[in-house]
Amino acid sequence: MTLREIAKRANVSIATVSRTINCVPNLDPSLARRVRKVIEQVGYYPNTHARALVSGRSHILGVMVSETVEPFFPEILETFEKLGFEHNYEILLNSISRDPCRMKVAARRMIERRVEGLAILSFENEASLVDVFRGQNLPIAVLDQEPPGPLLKTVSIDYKHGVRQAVQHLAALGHACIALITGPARLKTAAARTIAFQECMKEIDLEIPPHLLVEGDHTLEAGMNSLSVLAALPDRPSAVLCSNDITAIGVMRRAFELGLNVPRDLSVVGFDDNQLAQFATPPLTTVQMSYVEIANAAFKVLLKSVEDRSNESSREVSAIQSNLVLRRSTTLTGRRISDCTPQRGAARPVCAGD
Amino acid sequence: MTLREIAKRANVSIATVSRTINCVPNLDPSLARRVRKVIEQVGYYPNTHARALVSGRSHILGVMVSETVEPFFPEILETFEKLGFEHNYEILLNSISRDPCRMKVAARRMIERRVEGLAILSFENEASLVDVFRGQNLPIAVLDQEPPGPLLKTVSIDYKHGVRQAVQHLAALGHACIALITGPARLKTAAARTIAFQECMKEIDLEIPPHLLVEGDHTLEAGMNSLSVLAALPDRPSAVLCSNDITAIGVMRRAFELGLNVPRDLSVVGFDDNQLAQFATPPLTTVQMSYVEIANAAFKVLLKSVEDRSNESSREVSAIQSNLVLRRSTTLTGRRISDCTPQRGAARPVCAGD
DNA sequence: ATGAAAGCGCTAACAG
DNA sequence: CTGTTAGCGCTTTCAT
Repeated sequence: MTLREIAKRANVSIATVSRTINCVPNLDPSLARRVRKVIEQVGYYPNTHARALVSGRSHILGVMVSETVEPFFPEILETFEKLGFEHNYEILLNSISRDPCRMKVAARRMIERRVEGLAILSFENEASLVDVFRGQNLPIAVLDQEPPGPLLKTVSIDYKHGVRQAVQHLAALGHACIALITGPARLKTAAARTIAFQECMKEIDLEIPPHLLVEGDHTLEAGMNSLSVLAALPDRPSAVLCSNDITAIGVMRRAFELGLNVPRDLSVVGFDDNQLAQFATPPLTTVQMSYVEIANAAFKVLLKSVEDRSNESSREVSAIQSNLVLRRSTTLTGRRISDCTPQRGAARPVCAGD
Repeated sequence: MTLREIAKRANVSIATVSRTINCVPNLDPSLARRVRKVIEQVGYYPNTHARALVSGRSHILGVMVSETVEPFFPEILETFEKLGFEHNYEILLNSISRDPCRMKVAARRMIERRVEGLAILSFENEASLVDVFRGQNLPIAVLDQEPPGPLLKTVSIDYKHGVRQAVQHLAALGHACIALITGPARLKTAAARTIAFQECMKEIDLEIPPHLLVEGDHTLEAGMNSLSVLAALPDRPSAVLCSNDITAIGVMRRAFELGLNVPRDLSVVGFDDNQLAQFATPPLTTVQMSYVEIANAAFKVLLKSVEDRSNESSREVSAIQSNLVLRRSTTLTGRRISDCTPQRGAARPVCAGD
């Protein structure tokens, strides 16, 4: 069933049918009605490929998601799908793989489908991926990265906002000896969290002895092992901030095994607020980073870039906040502050500027 | 950059370029090499829309996922994406919504993109959705549903296999008084689980007093509330099978609140084996249904239907097994069997045929 | 306001 | 083995 066929049956030209479908103004209403009736009757669906071919617009947006953000796949995808639906775009999805060859093919396929824009949702450095799309004149949206060109937009995340809340929350509960279990160093996001932690501790004049900063890798095992070493310390911390929720769950599990009660003997704070957090025992206090918001921002920035091709020069940056969500894995420390590390000064409830 | 342009630069006809791209045999290797070099140099990407238009094949598969299967979104999607990639198909995703109007639009858009096949991944009855695609001559794959036509393929799930393992596992641990918290009745999958439970209990001659069969709705709250009523019973069950993992987590949470130790005082078995199960405390014994396998089967059956348009008459049915995965939420009952319900006979370790 | 006609970039006869 | 050509289904001038 084609335009031509509809035109024949409605006894008009194919141009008229096309105009009817595209709701072009200045159409004889009676003709339009006739056409619409035929379309309805015969169950005609315009061919997107033909439209894309002649109009040069595919109405497709590409999304590449790295494994790093895997736990948030659903949120991200649903957001893109929903927004795409609302704005009449189709979403083409691809996972970012470590295999450069596979990546090349994936990129090639996106280009062949003539995606009009691309969101790269990853916390690693995907410069090589971005490179593949060079010369395609494609708007791209990425996470946490300086925008080097007019076609590269960034969604940046304010880790410090949530980390500050976490640190000050713990400090207010009497914790002075706060450990951090980091994520793998190659992740931009993990590095940023560590720095935010250090800065926020400094803001309230709390020290971080080097051995309280232990490197993890965002796995359950890392959380468990890290707690083992922390628990064995002479100046065992009374609170632990973890670079993600899985790590925090690992900490809680090992704490349980060690006979440590969370939160009574140890306060634990996670990061991400993934689904596990609320179902953990006890439910995990964690720094939430809304992936829905991130995906939202990425889509918006991308859409804008796609639609206003004129406005290409504006260096769009969209910022997302992180926030502490309080649950049951933190409480007042049982120990006096002085039991722990010598203080350089009293904790001030300050919120120094960034 | 188009075929024509490449042809001009390589000083050959566009047909030769097309043949090179499509790896048609019987091509002068030197010409082919020349063409490939130009393509490489200028960074040419064939236009999928033009190809689809002329070939009549879009190489796109549609997937519709209902909220019901939401926790397994990632598995399902990754599987489809991976298989699609391997077989050179693009995946177009849509969530199934309760809004019929939105659904119409979603279906329309899939048809307009000329998807070559459609997988409907839902445990509810999506007959109305299937109807929209009637007359499109589209191969469709669905879950747990009788195939009414040659274009409708089914992936069916053997719930009983895993439920039997669960029931007999509990029986072997000395539990005779086993409760079931069901899911919402409108879900085909929940109903099937309930029936499987009843049949498997009967197989080993165990009774299910009506009050031990409590209706839930697959939420945490349902699990918590259901346990409250079960715990208040004079003949409180020593084991509970839940229609999904969230419910089981709810049961464990309420058990904890009630001072009941899982598994010592109460054995709990879930269903699904979603990510929560392994991270629960204690890690949850559950009947696993691999959504990866389901998605795999759905894709395969769909692909086959798409590729062999000849073989349309075969009523393809693909069956997936469920299986018990043992973790730490079940153990020997502390109570004697006779403390509970009067037995009609000794439990036989039988595995009666279906 | 409507129609005729020229392509969009590609594949697949068909001819040579 | 290669080139020429006729469309695939649609949008969009350009006439009318």
